[in-house]
Amino acid sequence: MINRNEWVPADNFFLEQKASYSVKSMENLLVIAGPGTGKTEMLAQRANYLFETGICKEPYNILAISFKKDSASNLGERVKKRSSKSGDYRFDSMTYDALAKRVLDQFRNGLNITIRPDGDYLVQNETKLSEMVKEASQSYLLNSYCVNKTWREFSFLNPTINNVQKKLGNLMLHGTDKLQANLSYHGIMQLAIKIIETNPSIRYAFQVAYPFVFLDEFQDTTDLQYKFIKTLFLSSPVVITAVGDDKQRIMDFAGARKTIFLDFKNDFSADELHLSVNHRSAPQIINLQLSMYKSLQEDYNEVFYSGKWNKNEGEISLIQSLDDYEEAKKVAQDIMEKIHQGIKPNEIVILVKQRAEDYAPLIIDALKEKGIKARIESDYQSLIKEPLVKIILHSIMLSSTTSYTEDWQKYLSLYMESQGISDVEDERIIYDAEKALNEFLKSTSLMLNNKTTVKKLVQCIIDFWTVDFFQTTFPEYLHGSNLEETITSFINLMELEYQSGESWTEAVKSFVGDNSIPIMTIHKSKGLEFKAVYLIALDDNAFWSFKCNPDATRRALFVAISRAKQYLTFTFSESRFTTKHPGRQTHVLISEFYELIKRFVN
DNA sequence: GGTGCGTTCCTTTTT
DNA sequence: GGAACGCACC
Repeated sequence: MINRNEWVPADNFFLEQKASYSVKSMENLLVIAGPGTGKTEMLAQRANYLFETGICKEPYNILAISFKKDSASNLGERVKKRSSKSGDYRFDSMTYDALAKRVLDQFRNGLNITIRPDGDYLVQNETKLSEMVKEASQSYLLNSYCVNKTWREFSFLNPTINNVQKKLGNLMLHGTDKLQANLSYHGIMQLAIKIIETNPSIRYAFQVAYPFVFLDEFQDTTDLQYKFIKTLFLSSPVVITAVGDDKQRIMDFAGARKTIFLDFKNDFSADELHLSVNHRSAPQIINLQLSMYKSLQEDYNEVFYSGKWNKNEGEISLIQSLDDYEEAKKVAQDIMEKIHQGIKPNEIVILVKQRAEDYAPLIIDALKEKGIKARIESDYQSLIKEPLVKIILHSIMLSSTTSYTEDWQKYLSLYMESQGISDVEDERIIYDAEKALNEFLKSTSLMLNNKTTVKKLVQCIIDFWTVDFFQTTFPEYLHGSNLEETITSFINLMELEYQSGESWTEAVKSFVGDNSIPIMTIHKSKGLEFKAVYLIALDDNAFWSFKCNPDATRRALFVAISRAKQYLTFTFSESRFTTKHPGRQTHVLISEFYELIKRFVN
């Protein structure tokens, strides 16, 4: 155990003074972490500090709550990397919904019998929820919009006001002979809140188990999530570190609570503190960000450049064109030059405000002519995250190598789990499992060398692991046609990669995106960083929301520009081809944005 | 089946 | 702001 005065950041990481203060704070804190200020690192170092100094000693834990599975596992990984004693950390990193579900599943009996759901409820099965709404309203005349709205807005917390809602509530909790109980994510969190509200001992148990809580991307917290946090931890000794940036609050439309920072400071008597070293962007890009502060109503403007940049580094440009065809050509040319300078395709991003599929085709074609791959990233990302796909990709990669890597270890322990032999110490059983797995990989390897089809290969891998294994380990594959759909869309996309690639290893690398330029919406790029950012269509059509919600739209622009490390390119085209009108629509460059960038454009 | 008018959506995650 | 859809009317 280290004395708290002698603790130094893990891996000799440099922490700015205020980051260091946040790491060691014993009070509730709101850490405003602007783009690139290293919030994940700060939280990981804080976890290290609390563990290493014994401030958070056994059996106490740290709870980190994120919105997305991605962020939750990234933070968990970073903490693991920063902790010296591997394995000896008590860091629970999970999403809001995972936490709520855990509360509900573990303490379901703490609910009054009238609102206690069946144990085997489905999680937001939308088709079946729609059937429930129809059943409850005894009408098949509702349109799908009304049906969706009804179950989405149903609340277990507010008293039911009419018979249809009463009936729907009961259907969700208990189902019928034909329909299984079925709760929305919203509903699960409401029931979790009810459990904590009505059972002080459960609330107390959480507070004791987790004396330290981290809240990630705090600016996006919804009313319900905040209520959940308050129910669990308000007026308790638990020390909460909330990290976020109001300038990057771009989820208002999805219900992010606008006053969250103020509310947290008041409710939890939290101090506010700003991280001010931007480790990501070159000075010129940071200067552009700073020039937006006034319009973002940000008073605090102390931002320091990272020492790795010279003062003049960072390039901002505007590509203007007469039509979108010319624009695509110019963008492709510019990207090709960047690639020739040695920038890798996956260090470049093409951003659009909304509807990537409307803007992508011309640019994809123009890049293709130059031999550069680009793709709408979300089509692939949802698939890459599927556990089934991960296992298939691992099977292919491990068949092509013979080294006993960390990946192989993970693959092996998953296999042992699938055989129901996860916690054995008998060396022989482990040896047998290794042998079986190696034989399987050998046979797969033979298939790969014999130029098998993707379909046959996938079938073979699934047969080995068995459908039953996938369905028991990952319950999302149990219902509907999730498993079938995942397999089909994987085969389709993977076939494209295999046809154009030279080897299976290359095809897998391409599939996970190592060789192509991602195209995505600004919202999807939140939290990511790229060496070069191309923001397509700085016009009043793409940014139509500027007229009805200028603040949120300014923040979206801010998120977009703050993804860039070194190169930032905007495009504007006077006309764009639309499917319906063979004539061309003219568009106007948003003048406020143009005024903002023109001082920085070379 | 064309047209004209009104309405809705666009930007998202979660076991 | 405009694409896409449903609906009434011819």
